[in-house]
Amino acid sequence: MSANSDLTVPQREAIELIDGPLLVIAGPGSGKTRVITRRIAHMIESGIPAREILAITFTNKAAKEMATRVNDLVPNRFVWISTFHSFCARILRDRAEVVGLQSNYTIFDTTDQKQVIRTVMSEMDLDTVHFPPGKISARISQAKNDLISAERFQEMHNESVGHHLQAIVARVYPAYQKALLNANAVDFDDLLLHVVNLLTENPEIREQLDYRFRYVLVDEYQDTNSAQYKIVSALSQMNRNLCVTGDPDQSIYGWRGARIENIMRFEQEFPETSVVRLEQNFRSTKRILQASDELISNNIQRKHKKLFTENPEGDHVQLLHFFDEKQEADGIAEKILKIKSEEGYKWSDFAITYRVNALSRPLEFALMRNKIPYQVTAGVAFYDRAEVKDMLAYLRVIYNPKDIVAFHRIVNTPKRGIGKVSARKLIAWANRYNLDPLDAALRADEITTLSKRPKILLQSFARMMQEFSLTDAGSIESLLRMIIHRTGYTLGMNHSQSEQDIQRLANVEELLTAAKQFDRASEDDITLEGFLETTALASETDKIDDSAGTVTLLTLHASKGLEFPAFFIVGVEQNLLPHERSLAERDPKELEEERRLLFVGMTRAKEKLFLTETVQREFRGRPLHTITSTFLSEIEIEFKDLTQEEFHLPEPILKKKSKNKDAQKEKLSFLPDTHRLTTGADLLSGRKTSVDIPMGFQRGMLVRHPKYGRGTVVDVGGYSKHRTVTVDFEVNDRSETFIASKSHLQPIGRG
DNA sequence: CCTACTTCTATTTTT
DNA sequence: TAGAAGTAGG
Repeated sequence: MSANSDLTVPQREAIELIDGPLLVIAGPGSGKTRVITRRIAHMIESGIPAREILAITFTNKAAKEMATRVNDLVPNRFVWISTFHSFCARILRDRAEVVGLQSNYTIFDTTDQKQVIRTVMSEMDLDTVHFPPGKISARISQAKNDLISAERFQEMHNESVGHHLQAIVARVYPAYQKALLNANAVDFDDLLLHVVNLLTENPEIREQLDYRFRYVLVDEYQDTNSAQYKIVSALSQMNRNLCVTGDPDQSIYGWRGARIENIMRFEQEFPETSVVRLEQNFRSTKRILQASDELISNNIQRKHKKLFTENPEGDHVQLLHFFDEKQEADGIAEKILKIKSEEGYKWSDFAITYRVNALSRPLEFALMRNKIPYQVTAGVAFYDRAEVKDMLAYLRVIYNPKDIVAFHRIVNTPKRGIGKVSARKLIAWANRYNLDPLDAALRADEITTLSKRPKILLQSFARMMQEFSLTDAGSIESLLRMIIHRTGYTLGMNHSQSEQDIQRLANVEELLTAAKQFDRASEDDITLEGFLETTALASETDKIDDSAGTVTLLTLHASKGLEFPAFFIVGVEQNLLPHERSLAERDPKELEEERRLLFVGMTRAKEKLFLTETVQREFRGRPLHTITSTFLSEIEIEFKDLTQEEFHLPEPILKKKSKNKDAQKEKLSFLPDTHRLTTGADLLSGRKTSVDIPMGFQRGMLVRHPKYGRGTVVDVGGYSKHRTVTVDFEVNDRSETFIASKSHLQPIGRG
């Protein structure tokens, strides 16, 4: 391959220094991903066997992108590129017994976790009202991130008796761990923690893996927590070919246990390390970069870095000053329209970001009113939706019969007359004789505490479950279909008119599609393990779709790693950015993280960057007077007072005061003509294309349905992907409600 | 078992 | 304000 002549000197260094530890401090927009992928390619070309290389990222998206790009450079070599969590999941499968698990363990998500904690707490007679399971599980997770075991935690808090939160946590934590082990399950944190224990307590295993992965790369190293640090370091003892890339100035997950010190201390941990700084920015204009640099210079805890760019000067960074959030939203919408028409920008060139999700609402309404297509990254994650979780719970029980959370979920879903009391009696009995729930259910007639009817019901449930097997079904999809059919799961929903049921049915459909795609992708190696692992570790942020042709709305956190030609940061105000919680803590470190968050945001912008603030903003229902953000005094920014500006709304939609539902719905019908949506199936397959959904339905519109023929739209409800359309058909006065995105309705004119 | 009412709380969320 | 989660009552 030709020399890396298209690269800068430091970039070349970062690619070519393969042996020994290497720290790459990569500023925003410095071509980091490019460097990492080229580096891997270069390693392979220099004769390093691909299987000795391990590359770790934080998100599925990043892993997938890296894998694709490496494959483009050096096709068909197997380099292990994955997230921390799926790497650990894999390692753990092979050595589960070492930590007391079986290899068919299941991964509990946060909902499952809370469920376990709730049960554990009620067994211990602890008050779940005053001590919400969510809070407890957050504390436990925090402890785990810091490598504090249940026993350690107990020792640390054995003085704080009584009913302090810590004392409660100290009691719940060990019981929770025991329950997990009992269910042959792990939570997200355990995935890492078990591997840490595996490596620190078993020198031979550590050596074996250290030897196997002679070259280790870790991306976004500033976001590693203590557990991840331990894992990485354990794999780099004998073979100290560890390359970490990251930027301390972009560490914004401290609240989740990320330890910025990991990257700050890297040079001390590996004294022989080389350090490369990628300081040239290829993304932003000079003015954007300069303002960002000014801001971040106010942080004390950081590694010095001199950002520069050869890009043009560009426009001034602007601070748009509005009266309130409503005017702000309209002003932004108008700005987008103006830039688009005057300077030829595309919808997808724009992003609007904010500190908290709650700020997205007025923005969404303004975009709707102005018929600007947009995508928002919020809402219930696909794999969190009840129907999807139900279906997956069946698979989980089949795969791991000890999965008690999944068992509880399905034992009476759909309703089959097995109430809470019967289930609890069953589990108590099963525990006494050390049986799996289903085996116990099979022998229900031996359970003396149960009366006749529950005995029969439990037995027939257990027998039904025995019928389900992947081998017989042949594929995940047909196994799921079998379950749906045999349990009658969708019976109630099939002919229902209610929006909710239609949505639920659509969710089931979507899961089937996801399963089908998994089956296809796995060819002859379809396993429940694979499917369950993918679904457990899939995340909703993977779905940000840059090819959607829409404006993107997202939190500042979610914007990390992305870039947009025109970028808005909304609500740069004291108590919002910096967030009030960071100020209340009085910890300068917290403030610095907020500053880094703004820095991350600002450096997403390629050409145009706008920050906004208001005079007053509605907060929890009350309009609140705004205070200028301390960060604004730290940067040079052009101030635009728009408080007197009137933004003409395209249509006077809300003339009548809208307390009634109809008016609300009317408001929602001003949606972009088409809206693109990423489905659960896309999410799973990592497919980038998304489905085109006709969204422009309005009351009175004439439509055609392939099955029911011509009809008139009589109602529309919901919005975005939940949008529904009710149609009165001409034949036999039939009326049906559809999910806009799922229906095959075609507009054929105005009524 | 479902629903309607009350009460409480309120970031960010790579997995 | 709005959403969740818990409680009472049918």
